[in-house]
Amino acid sequence: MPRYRKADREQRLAQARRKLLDAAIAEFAAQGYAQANINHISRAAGFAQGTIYNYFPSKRALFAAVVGDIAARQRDLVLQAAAIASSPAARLERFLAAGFAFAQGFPTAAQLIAHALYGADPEARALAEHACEALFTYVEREIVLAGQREKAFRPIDPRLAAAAILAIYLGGCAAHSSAAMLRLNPRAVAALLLEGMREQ
Amino acid sequence: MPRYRKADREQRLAQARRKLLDAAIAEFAAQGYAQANINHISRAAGFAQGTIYNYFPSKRALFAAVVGDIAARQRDLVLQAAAIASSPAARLERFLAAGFAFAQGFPTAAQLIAHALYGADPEARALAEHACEALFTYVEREIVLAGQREKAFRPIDPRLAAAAILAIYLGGCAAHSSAAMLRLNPRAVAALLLEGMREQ
Amino acid sequence: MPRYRKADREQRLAQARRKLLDAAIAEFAAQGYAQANINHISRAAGFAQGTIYNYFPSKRALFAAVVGDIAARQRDLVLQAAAIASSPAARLERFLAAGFAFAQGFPTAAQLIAHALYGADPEARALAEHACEALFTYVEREIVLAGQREKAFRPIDPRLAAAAILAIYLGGCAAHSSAAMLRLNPRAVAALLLEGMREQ
Amino acid sequence: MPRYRKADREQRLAQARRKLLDAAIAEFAAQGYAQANINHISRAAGFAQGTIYNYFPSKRALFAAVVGDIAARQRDLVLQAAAIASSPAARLERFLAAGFAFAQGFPTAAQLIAHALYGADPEARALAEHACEALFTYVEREIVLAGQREKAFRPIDPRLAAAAILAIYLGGCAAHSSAAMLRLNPRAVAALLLEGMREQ
DNA sequence: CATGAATGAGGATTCATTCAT
DNA sequence: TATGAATGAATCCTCATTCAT
Repeated sequence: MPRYRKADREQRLAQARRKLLDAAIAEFAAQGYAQANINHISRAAGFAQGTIYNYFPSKRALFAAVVGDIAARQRDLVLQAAAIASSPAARLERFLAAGFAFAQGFPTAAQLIAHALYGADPEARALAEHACEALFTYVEREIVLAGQREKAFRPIDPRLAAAAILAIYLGGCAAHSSAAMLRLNPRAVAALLLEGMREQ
Repeated sequence: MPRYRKADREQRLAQARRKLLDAAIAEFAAQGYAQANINHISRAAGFAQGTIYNYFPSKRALFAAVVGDIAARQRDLVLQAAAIASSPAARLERFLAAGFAFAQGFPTAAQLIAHALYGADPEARALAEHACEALFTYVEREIVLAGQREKAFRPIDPRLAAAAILAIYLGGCAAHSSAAMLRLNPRAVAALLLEGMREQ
Repeated sequence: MPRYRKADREQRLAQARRKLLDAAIAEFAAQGYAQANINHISRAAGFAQGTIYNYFPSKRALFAAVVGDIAARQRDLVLQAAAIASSPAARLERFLAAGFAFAQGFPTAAQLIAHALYGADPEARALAEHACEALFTYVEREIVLAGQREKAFRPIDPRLAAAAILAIYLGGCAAHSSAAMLRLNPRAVAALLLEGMREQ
Repeated sequence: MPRYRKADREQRLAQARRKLLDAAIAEFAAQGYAQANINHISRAAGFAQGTIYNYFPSKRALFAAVVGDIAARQRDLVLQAAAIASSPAARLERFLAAGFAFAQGFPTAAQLIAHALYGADPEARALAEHACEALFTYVEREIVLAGQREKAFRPIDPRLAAAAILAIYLGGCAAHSSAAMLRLNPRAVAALLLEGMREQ
């Protein structure tokens, strides 16, 4: 059997897995974990009912894969976007802009992260928090502490500042993925965080 | 039947309703809407399986009542706490402090609000958002706009500022109700929002 | 509420449980544990699909209850029948006669014991063996050892003799519950065990 | 295609069939018919999932082949062992010894025969009974009737004696294949059947 | 013949809801 | 009003079997 055949097969499998993941993202975002229907997911991906079990051993495992997949995509996107900027203040703005853009571009994905982060499922929360830790660490080190090192920022508690930034980031993501909520302008939010509300 | 009997009866009913609501808060917070078990709730409140249906016509309606109840309690608590302060800046700090204290004092209630706000259930979301609107309006008018009117705050877009404050507020509430997350010091958060991170 | 109402209710529940057990005996005997269908059992007992779960928490538990029920009935019947006889030899005959009669009167029950005893399910086997232990002990003490004490029987290893008697008993039960196999005459079997095959 | 190629091929096929049968014996003995997994069997035999269907048309047919295979092996072994002895009494002892040894040497095989004989599957039972018939006939003719012809045994009903002997044989086999049950000494069992329990 | 992905019927279990008492 | 047994739709998961490669 020639080698390209094997590569073909692996590609088809990867495509099937991708289709299932995408269908699962949509279903989990729309219904939540508990209400999501595995059979619907499998059929929405273009397969028969049981086929999804050839790719994921259980609903839980599928959900974990989905959350991990999304979290990784978001993290990569956001961190890459932020890394381009040279100053901590610019990184903050780009960080927020990339996050809000992700939430607007993949509203279902953003909803899912919010579900996982604030839902009742401890495993889902752990997965989502793990994903957010990378963002938290980045904000703390490459934005807050970096700014303080350059004497551009005041010596505020960096963990607190990072937590506040992340809270706005996540709140903004949730807002952007929901039709009803206010869209936040990343530039204005960054300005607020940098300069504060108080008249000087 | 004499009138005082009727009052008695109404009081008993109100007490029963309260017990059911409290049991429901605990169950919904611990399990999420979909995994929560109505029969467990009824029994946890000290009644038999079906009794809850004498007070709430369906699981949905019970959840709505629970969310509405909690949201109202939180709103009243927070707004009362904030109203005491005389300056907008002080109100901001008290607002955050009362919210974080609520989340710490009633972690299940705070969790439930997060579930409702970020969960998959549109009805629950609507209820929670409605409750948050009151907070949003208060922040916008009595904190941001009031500060701007006094020339204490800069003329930032008040809706954006209110949204950012609320995002930090909600993020902080979620964090305070979860064991794993960072607790935010309301005074420090208020300072950050007022003064910003930038060295002046 | 008057007391007899409660007794009524308990009786109805016991009747329902009995109907479910009987339906389960029939189904398990006919299909084996793994092939038996819980929903069929519930409906065969005159209830809806899920009703059986108000009485037994799982298929396993139902099976255990069924095996325990049958084993106890068989044990009581057989031991009572044997106890009437005054001599060890007579007890042996009555023991076998009662066992074979039980197998003929309740062929499904006898089949079920055989399934449990020789099937692949370790839990079922443990239950059935536990039930057989009472029979084994009885045969060993009240038949073999009693006969040896009276100098009526030879000093054979009593455990071996009891095991052999039980093997014939169980083999006979299985044979009696199956249409295809030879029916054993308990008197003749007892004579064989007492006198042996050898010409003296 | 030259002839020796064909022989090669047939040998390979026979080997594959053998491997599949062996894996099936282990799985069926361990799990029972209904719980056994055909795909596991195929993989345990060193093949891919579907390959087993090139050798056996269905799970049923595989099970039938397995039962037939084992029953034939046991029958041949036992009958050969018994045939060496010259007297009926010696044949009885050798018959039991060979059976118990088979059960100890191939506990999975012995378990499987018990499953088949006492399980819910009529087809399996028929196969197993067919195999036992050969044993039954042998015991009846070459042990019981032969002993009676030689005037060594009493004129007991030969079918009853054979059935009793077979019951002890099968009970002993099941006991030997199960860790929990009493091991029977074939010499002592033979003595019991020949001399009886009664003091003379 | 071998492979293993795909199929989809089947079955244990849960639980919101009803209703007779 | 309170009770709790009964209901049955819904859903996760298994696995014998097929078939394109």
